[in-house]
Amino acid sequence: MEAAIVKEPETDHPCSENACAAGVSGIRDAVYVLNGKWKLPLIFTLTEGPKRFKDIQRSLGDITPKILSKELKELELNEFVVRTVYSTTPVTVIYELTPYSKSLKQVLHELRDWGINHRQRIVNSRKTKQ
Amino acid sequence: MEAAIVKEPETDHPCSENACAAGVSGIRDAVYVLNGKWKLPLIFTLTEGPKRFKDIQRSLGDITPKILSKELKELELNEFVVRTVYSTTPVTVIYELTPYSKSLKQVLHELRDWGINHRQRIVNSRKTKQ
DNA sequence: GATACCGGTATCCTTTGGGATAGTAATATC
DNA sequence: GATATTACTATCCCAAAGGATACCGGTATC
Repeated sequence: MEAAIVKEPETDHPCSENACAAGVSGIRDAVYVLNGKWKLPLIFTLTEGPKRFKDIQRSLGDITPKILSKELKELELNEFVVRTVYSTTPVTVIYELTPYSKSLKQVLHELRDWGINHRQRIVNSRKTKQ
Repeated sequence: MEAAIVKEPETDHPCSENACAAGVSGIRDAVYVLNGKWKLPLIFTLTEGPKRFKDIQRSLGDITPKILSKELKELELNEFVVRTVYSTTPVTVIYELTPYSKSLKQVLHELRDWGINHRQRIVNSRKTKQ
């Protein structure tokens, strides 16, 4: 993982509709920072409040520590998450969302609802098929 | 790509908060079907109306035909996209969104806005750093 | 006859994502 | 003294994602 936080701006693709390119690259930019299997679930679970490493691991179900560690570092780099160490014994490490990542609230909300609904749709369609 | 359209339901992780697990797996389910670099941009570009293979390729900027073909097939399987062949000479192939995929409208809308905003934020922060 | 367009395939390759497993120091608990 | 917990890191490995390049048949255009 390099220090690069955003990829370079898209080469402007010639596009007949003006709004088109802007819309597509908006989506692409979002997908670029929120890529992978874990970032959105991870951010979502932190919307419930600050959590410790192990707690996050439990919330997410089956993420390995290596992956979780990597994801958290990327989210720190991109200023979604802040990591704080408390000198208790043993040390306590707290991860919490930055104010900026609150801007993802609507996205997460919509995505969660859609996901829940989508699963239900599949379950129903399986039932009617039998 | 097998016929599997959804992964099996999450093993229920024991989770103190009730809403927690549901929220996280909602997100995970959504991410599971919308994974990768291209699916969301692809669906988004089709919200502008039905398009031909080459047109989609142009809208997306730099996707190779192999990848585009694969993504379209997956979206067909998951009932987001319908492919129609017209017997013109040469044949015309039209891809368009299903009514179901219209349910992604809010998600796409939020994500696009967020992405546009996020890029602007980065650009600004680069300026102030110089 | 050469070139270009359309809707893809085929082949090859590199990168990454992500999982499995083990181990670490420091402390607390039985 | 053995075991558990926390917050990780290290090592190894595999599969999937995705890109580069070339090519195909059919048609239209120059």
